[in-house]
Amino acid sequence: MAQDSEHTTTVDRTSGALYRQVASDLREAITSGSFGESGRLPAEGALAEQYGVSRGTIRQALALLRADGLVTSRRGTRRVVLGGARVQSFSELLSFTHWARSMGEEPGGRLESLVRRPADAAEREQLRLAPGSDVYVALRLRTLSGNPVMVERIVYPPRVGELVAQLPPDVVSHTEFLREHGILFTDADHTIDVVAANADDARLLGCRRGSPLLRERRRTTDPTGTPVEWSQDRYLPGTVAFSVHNSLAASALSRHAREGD
Amino acid sequence: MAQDSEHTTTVDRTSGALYRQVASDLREAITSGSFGESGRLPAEGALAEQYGVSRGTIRQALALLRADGLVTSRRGTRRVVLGGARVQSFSELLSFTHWARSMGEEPGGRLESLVRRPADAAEREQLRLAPGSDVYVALRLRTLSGNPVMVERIVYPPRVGELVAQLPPDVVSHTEFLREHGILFTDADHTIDVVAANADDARLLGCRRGSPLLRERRRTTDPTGTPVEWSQDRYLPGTVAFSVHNSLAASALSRHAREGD
DNA sequence: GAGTGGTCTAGACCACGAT
DNA sequence: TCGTGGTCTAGACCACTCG
Repeated sequence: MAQDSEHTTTVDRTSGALYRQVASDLREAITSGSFGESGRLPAEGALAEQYGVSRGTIRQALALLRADGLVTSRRGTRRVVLGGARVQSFSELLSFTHWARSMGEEPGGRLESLVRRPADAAEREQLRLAPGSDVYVALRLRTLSGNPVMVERIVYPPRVGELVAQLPPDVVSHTEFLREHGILFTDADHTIDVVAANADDARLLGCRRGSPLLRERRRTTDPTGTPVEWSQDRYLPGTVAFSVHNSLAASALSRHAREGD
Repeated sequence: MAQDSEHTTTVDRTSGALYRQVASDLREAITSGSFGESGRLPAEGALAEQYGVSRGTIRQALALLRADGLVTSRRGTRRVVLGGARVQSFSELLSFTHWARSMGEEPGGRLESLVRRPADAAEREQLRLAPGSDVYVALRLRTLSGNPVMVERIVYPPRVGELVAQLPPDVVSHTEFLREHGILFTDADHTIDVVAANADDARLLGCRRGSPLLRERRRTTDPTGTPVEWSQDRYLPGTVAFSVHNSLAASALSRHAREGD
């Protein structure tokens, strides 16, 4: 946090919205342990004056920190820093490659198969395709520093699949390649449960058939709401866990009885 | 959605914030299939006029729907209804009892043990307790319509544990009981992974030792940021799954390499 | 170029928590 | 009672999408 002699705080004006810059600055101040032992933040009005912005902008910034579980907020009292802060960008969440690199691991992958075939009923529904549409189905083994970690099955609509089929073999990151070609990922729905390894899983991951895997199913859409992929990732136990923060204000996680696949 | 002859929409003024009422009304309009095939919502300005509120209030309402993954939003175009809508309240998420009832199942539980003992290092850190503090540890079997579904181990700080120890045996919902006694749950961090059943798990759930369970670890805090419980729930596979929605705008889910327990 | 959502401001009043 | 965050308003300008 940059302080000048007037006790106002300046933020880098060259990138993005003001409230994001303020949020970023506050995030740093929080994680670097400012705000002392009590962890009480200044009042919104004080922050507004300090940053030279309106209270509304400060509130937008604080809403971001709130969503990340960094601070509390309730009427009547100052905001308080929460422990257990966790930070991860959207792209790290969706892209195995980004995620691995952010941990300092070397991501790898091997495309086992990529086929074009008619979509079945479930695929048509998930990807909102018309009857008779084709899909591309990719099966990939993912590795961290050479060790098998995850098997991913991704179903693409034709528009996206055609790009994936042209994907050069040396490109590691699916996601980035697609983004560069105009396929945008903006929203994702995830479902997490446990499943038994099938023959393919066992062969690729080097585990026994029937042994448990952590499964993440994900449907990703672009800004218009059009599905761009439907994926099913199966992780070896002990390699990965998923974390969620939620609060009374905004809850994104849900628990539900398991239905059919 | 209630319409009068002036084409304005009225909402119930008797409960809660205006923007929540608008959000609730829009949520209903969306799920009941208004907005036609295209799924395009009216412009913010039009909604503001329709509801007789300012655009800011409409934006607050839409932010809620956005967080739930019900609608998209981007500059330049109307908002669009997303498929795959999922709704669950915070209390349903934290309380096994509420969750079960919302599905039409009959929740049950059996307290296996409740002990007070000195906290170990991990417990002190999770609950932010001073050295030498005690904790209460509850072990419970949870059932749906009589069938074992989940084993929960909850560690409480003394203040909360003393209440739990007084909990009448006929009270089904932990969470509600605590809320009525002034213990508020407002923020929660969840971690989801797979673990092998130990001897206790196997005995209570009726599965084999070493068989896989879906584990949810959760730390819940009150509005001041003080931890009020640290729980570890283990579900039989096939009984439950966890869902998360996230978007470029606000992401609460994270994936991380598994660390020590 | 017209329409849209994104951002920002300045001010107001209220509900709640602490003292 | 006083300070706090929660809510709401009215208006402004901008960045982006689309025909």
